[in-house]
Amino acid sequence: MSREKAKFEYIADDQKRKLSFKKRERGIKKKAKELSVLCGVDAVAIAYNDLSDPHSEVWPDDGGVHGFLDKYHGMPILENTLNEEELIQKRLHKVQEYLKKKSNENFEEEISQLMINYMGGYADPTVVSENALHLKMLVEQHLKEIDRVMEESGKEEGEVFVPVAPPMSEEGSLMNRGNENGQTLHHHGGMGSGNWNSPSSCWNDLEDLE
Amino acid sequence: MSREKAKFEYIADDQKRKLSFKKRERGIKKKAKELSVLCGVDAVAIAYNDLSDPHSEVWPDDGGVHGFLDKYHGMPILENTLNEEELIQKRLHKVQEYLKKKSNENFEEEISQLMINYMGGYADPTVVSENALHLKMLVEQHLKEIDRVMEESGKEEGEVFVPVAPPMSEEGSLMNRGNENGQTLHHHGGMGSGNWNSPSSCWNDLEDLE
DNA sequence: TATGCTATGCTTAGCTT
DNA sequence: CAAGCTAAGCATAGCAT
Repeated sequence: MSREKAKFEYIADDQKRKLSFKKRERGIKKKAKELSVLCGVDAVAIAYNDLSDPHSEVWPDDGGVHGFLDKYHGMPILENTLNEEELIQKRLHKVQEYLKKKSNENFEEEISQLMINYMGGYADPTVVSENALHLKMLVEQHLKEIDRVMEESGKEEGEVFVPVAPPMSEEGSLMNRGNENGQTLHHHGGMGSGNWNSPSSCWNDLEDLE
Repeated sequence: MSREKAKFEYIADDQKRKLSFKKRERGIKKKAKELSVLCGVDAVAIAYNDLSDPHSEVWPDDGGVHGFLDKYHGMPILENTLNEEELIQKRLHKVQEYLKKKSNENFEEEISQLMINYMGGYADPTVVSENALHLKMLVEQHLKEIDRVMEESGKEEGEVFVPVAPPMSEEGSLMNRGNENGQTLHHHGGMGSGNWNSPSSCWNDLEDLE
């Protein structure tokens, strides 16, 4: 939208489309949150992308689908279990953030300093520096391993999920189902395949929008 | 948004709120449509308002909720949700196991070896050992910090929610459920009946947005 | 690839008609 | 009330890092 007006059509370029989705995802998320808060409505927005990325459901607030199901579907999902799940997700998310941050931070310096303190006088600066670098790598591998373990366990077999059934009742609703442009979204068979098991990537990232 | 910055809070004035809803409805509708077209995704947005108006579901395109329900409805929600939770727990458990294991393992030796390799000849064994010990502690603190972060975030207050169970298939999704402001949305009874089968009422009003 | 920046165009609150 | 207008504030495509 900056330089030109950009046509209203499918973005063929994979990278651009992905980026656009990401930005717009954030945007619509914010819009949905605003709508619900400002107008006092219950809202849900769901989008299934055909991109390689797993999925990216987002909802402005923590409410999520639970209340939705509860209210409109009459499905008493185990509240506690779900609450627990959310907390876990939040926790996971924080850890991932921490790992990411740490692996790019002052770890090397931290170690260098420690080494200098302990190697004291007779340590060759070059050696200390090299050492610090290697130790940093070691630690990073360590952190990556943690990340890998998380990822891996998350990928294990594939669950499927249920999008929620839209409610009824007298309220209003906003919906959209794209794809009328003939793009063939590959909804593999009936589903089932989805990697909706590791939503960690998109959940709990609303703070910044509020 | 014109004169002032408008607070991000429930609009008490009925008329204003209604007008705002209307405008924003159109806006989010457009956003949803753009998202689906530009990024080639299947999307749904639903909002139930507590306003007097019946309802006002809208979706940019004709697909509407129908296909959505068709595709994703009827799924074993509970089961999947729980599976989801299980997977997350499993992941967390693995990470914790890893952390625990690592902090009691051969980390010290690993580091000692690395140091010996790099400090080579002129390194005083005692110094190397001490250094290794301290570095080990540094790393352990690091790991503990991760653990602490996990614990802490787990305790964080609380919303309660259920994230929903995301659908299936390889697409992404956007969701939002407002109403955390304590507004009481009157969802009459359970629903069940949902008129999601006849979306005709709200479809076909996108021309202007396209 | 992710992040941050910026210019441009889009959205929308408050008014007016 | 609905429709249209305007300007302040936002969202975001294209770049740069």
